[in-house]
Amino acid sequence: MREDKKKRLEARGWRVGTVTEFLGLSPEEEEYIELKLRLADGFRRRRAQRQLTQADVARLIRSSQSRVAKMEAGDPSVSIDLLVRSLFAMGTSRAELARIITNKRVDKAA
Amino acid sequence: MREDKKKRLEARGWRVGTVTEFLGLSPEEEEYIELKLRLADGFRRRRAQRQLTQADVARLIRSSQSRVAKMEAGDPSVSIDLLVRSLFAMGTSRAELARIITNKRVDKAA
DNA sequence: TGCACGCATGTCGAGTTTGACATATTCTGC
DNA sequence: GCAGAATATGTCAAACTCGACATGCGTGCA
Repeated sequence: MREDKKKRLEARGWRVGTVTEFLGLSPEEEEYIELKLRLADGFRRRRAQRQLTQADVARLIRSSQSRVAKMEAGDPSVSIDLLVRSLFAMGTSRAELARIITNKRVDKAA
Repeated sequence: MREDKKKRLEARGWRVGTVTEFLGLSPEEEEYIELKLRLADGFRRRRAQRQLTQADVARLIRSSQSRVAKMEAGDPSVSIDLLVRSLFAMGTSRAELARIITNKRVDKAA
């Protein structure tokens, strides 16, 4: 239940592989963060695919641009609930969701 | 963001297929509820498999028996976050999580 | 019958997540 | 370089979720 600075740091500067080999995170915490980052990534992709701005999706999911930015950043203040609901709101199916969870994330810089 | 009576009713008496063809739910609400019920089901299964009581898992995940019961019931007061974290705490992998999301639920009474 | 055990349901104060707003930073074409 | 658009970051009151507790319900069993 502890959500704090640490995660804020990790989420920043995420590279390809697993997050935080360096900070002492329990396996389940690590899984949770990894999952969140994958959902964040999946969300951003879907938005790009549709050529929408953050403000556009914000309208679509009845949220705000700033929250969308936080979602995509995997911010600690964003729940998986919100990410999942937003993906659904953008027309993602459960099967696609499963793929997002399973498939590897892609690094920002190729 | 509206979570209320309706869902409480639907979650109760869940049959095999999709939830609520009868109540007017938007596709994304339906997907969200269906997802929650699948996670709830997956969680219950995993617990049964390990032959643990609700009180046991509650201890394991540092929660309470009542919350575990609500989790398994897909109660509106339970977030997907909590379900996912609990599954991870019970040793579920992301791949298994994806399967739980994809595979069909199983009815209580065969 | 009485009782212990496992599960379900309602409630509540404390803690977390939310949309919104203000503002800063980065990006893009000119 | 500059303006405008897109995105990022900090903050906050309102809304929601949390663990905990009390209590109800069914089942087995002595």
